[in-house]
Amino acid sequence: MTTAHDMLFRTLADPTRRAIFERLCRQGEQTVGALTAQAGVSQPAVSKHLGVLKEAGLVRDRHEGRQTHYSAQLKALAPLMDWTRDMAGFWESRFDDLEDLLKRMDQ
Amino acid sequence: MTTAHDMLFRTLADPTRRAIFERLCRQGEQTVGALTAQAGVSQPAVSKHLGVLKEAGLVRDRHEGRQTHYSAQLKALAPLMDWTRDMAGFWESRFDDLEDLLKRMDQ
DNA sequence: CCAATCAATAACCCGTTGGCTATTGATTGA
DNA sequence: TCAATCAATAGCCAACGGGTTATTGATTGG
Repeated sequence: MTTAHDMLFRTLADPTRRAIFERLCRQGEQTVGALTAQAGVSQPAVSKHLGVLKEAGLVRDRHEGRQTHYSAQLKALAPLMDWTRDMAGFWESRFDDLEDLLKRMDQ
Repeated sequence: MTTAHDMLFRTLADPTRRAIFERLCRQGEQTVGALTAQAGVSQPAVSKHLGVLKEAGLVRDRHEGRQTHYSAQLKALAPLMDWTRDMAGFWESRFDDLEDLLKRMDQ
């Protein structure tokens, strides 16, 4: 079973790829050329990363003449936030249980 | 430059390892043996994953006799939450469908 | 004290991944 | 029309990561 989290975590795990995504979040829509100029890797490498990001639903592409514009799709981050919140929730509920238990034991 | 996010994303990217962490969040402290029984991989594999999780600060270990107990360290998730929040924040001026996301974050 | 149990380490294998260069295809401008 | 530009694809390679079995080191129980 491959969950949505798998995709997201795996996609964002690579620093170069995550930097590209961060840049799209910070600065909005960018062409492949603009992204390549800053990425520190070759254009094909950037294109490959963009392909992975797109596959994960983290970016959209828009073709205009011979250039392609990419932009971040923030809603794809929702499962990530949900997961993090869930983990925190589980942890807190256990903590509450423990407090509960200790209170009872005090009596 | 290897940031804290790098560690976290890379560590949580593997499904087996993430499942181990999730179990520790849900059920609290567990021995290596207990984790191995559920993990679907060998004990050395589990130990290796626990080592990576520990390195990332996501778990603590406690030795008791010949067994080792591991527990989740929720604090380590903070940078992940911050990062996600930041990405959402950068986005705020642009977006289309941010509302869902903000609802989740408010909770 | 010896056998058994528990977890970590060692040594190895193999698939995946991220990088590269070269090329192709499409679009533009002169 | 033809050269130049932009991005994607192809093909290759080296490094890394997650898995395995075998072993070691500690601790416990009989």
